[in-house]
Amino acid sequence: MTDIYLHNTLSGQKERFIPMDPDHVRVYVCGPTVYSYVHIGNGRPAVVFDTLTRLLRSAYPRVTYVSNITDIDDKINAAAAEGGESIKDLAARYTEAYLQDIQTLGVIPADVIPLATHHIQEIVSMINELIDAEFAYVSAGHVLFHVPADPEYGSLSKRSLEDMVDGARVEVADYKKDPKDFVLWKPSSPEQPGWDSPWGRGRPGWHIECSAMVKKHLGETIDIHGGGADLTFPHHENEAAQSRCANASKDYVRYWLHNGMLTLGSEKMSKSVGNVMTIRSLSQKHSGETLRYALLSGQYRSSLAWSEDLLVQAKSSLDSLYQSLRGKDHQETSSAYANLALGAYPQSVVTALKDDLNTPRALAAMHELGAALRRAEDEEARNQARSALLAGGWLLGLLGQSPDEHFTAGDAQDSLDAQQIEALIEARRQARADGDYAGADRIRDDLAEAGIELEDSRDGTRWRRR
RNA sequence: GGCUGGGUGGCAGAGUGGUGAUGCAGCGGACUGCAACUCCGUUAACGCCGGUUCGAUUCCGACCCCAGCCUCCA
Repeated sequence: MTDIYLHNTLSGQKERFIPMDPDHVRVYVCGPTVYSYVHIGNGRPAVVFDTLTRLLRSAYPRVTYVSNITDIDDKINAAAAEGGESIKDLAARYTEAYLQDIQTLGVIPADVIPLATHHIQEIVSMINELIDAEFAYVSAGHVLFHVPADPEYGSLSKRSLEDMVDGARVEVADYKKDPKDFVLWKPSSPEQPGWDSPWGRGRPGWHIECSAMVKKHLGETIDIHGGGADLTFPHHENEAAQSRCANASKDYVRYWLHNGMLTLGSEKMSKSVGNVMTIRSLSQKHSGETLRYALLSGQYRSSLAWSEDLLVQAKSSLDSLYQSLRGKDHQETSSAYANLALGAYPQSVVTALKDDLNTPRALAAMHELGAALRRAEDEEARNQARSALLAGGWLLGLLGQSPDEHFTAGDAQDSLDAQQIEALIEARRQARADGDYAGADRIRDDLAEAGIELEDSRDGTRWRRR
């Protein structure tokens, strides 16, 4: 028995994770709507659930991880109209960009990355089932889910139907039987994207795509469903209602997991507020690994204050791990430790992750492993400690570069290439040998000016870019 | 207003009924020609007020403050 504990939004508590089928764990995570470049807040669930998947894969023989992309949405339509681009092209372009961006963050692609527009048939048939079972009705070209028909509605987001009426910001439309009813299908005008359906040409509402794609790719009941905390209501509440009512199975999702929001300033990072930082722009200045470290530096359910200082600290912390690994003839990366059994990973890191994915504690464990490596007395102890650190790095999706790559990899903007640097180091060595310390220091200062720091040791001088 | 979650050292961020993580930064020392790297040591915290307790940052209650959701949102 693997004792992984996860906080389940449904119960509001940490629960022991017991998969429905221990031979096959099923995970679904909500991806973004692709109408522009995604921001780092969108990267958080990608990184968090990637880390969870790494843990699950080492604990269970088979894990199917599905993460969708919403490529049909009115915001996409609007963005396309504004840019004079076809909706299809725009969505395809930003889908591709999103996949690149999360790869930058060290995310292993999900097993299945379904697109809403590829599942119209499944969506239509699920809506039909809901109509047949009288949970949904047709009205003025729309199909609506009738919220009061589902006695369990509100169980996920913990709100009563009365609360929602009080909130009173639900869209009231005269074609709705109840103000809380939400759209499963809506009519499209000729210039809007649409598909033929029993209710005329139209397009799906937001929530139904996930219900349909989960069912198609994972089945009627799944183990884990993840996503941002801001999706709990209404998206996941509605999705759960649809699936519960359309499927024969009573259980839709056994464990609902929600990651907290990133904040920028004192406010949630959000496109509608306008305070976003795209992964694309951040990765101009910071490595994807630094961004990932920063994302993992907070426990996933807490909100995390994004700032330049956070990134500076993440970079320094990451450098310290890589510094531990540095050494001649040691260019192994964490990928050498991919997909091992759980017992093969350092237990301090595993224990932290098994406790509701406590990544800050896991990182603390990594630093302890790093310190142990730096202090190791002999070659055997060093090799053992190095392996432990790299293995832990795999679980967290870190240390995927060799130490030398990490410290010396440059780009076209750098004023000096490795060859020039090595030549200057040799000149400095000569100067020091000649007792010309002023000359030697001048070279070191010049290099520092160019962003190159030297580290002397008995084995010679090595260098790193700042 | 309702429903969640939270307030820990300069910063980030774990955790615990009594020995007070971890990282970044700081300080002292070792190493070094001097530095950097590294090592050793070290400063410093638990929103506020009550209660329970031999003892609370950790449990209970009130209060203050913050964030999220209640509309599109990761």
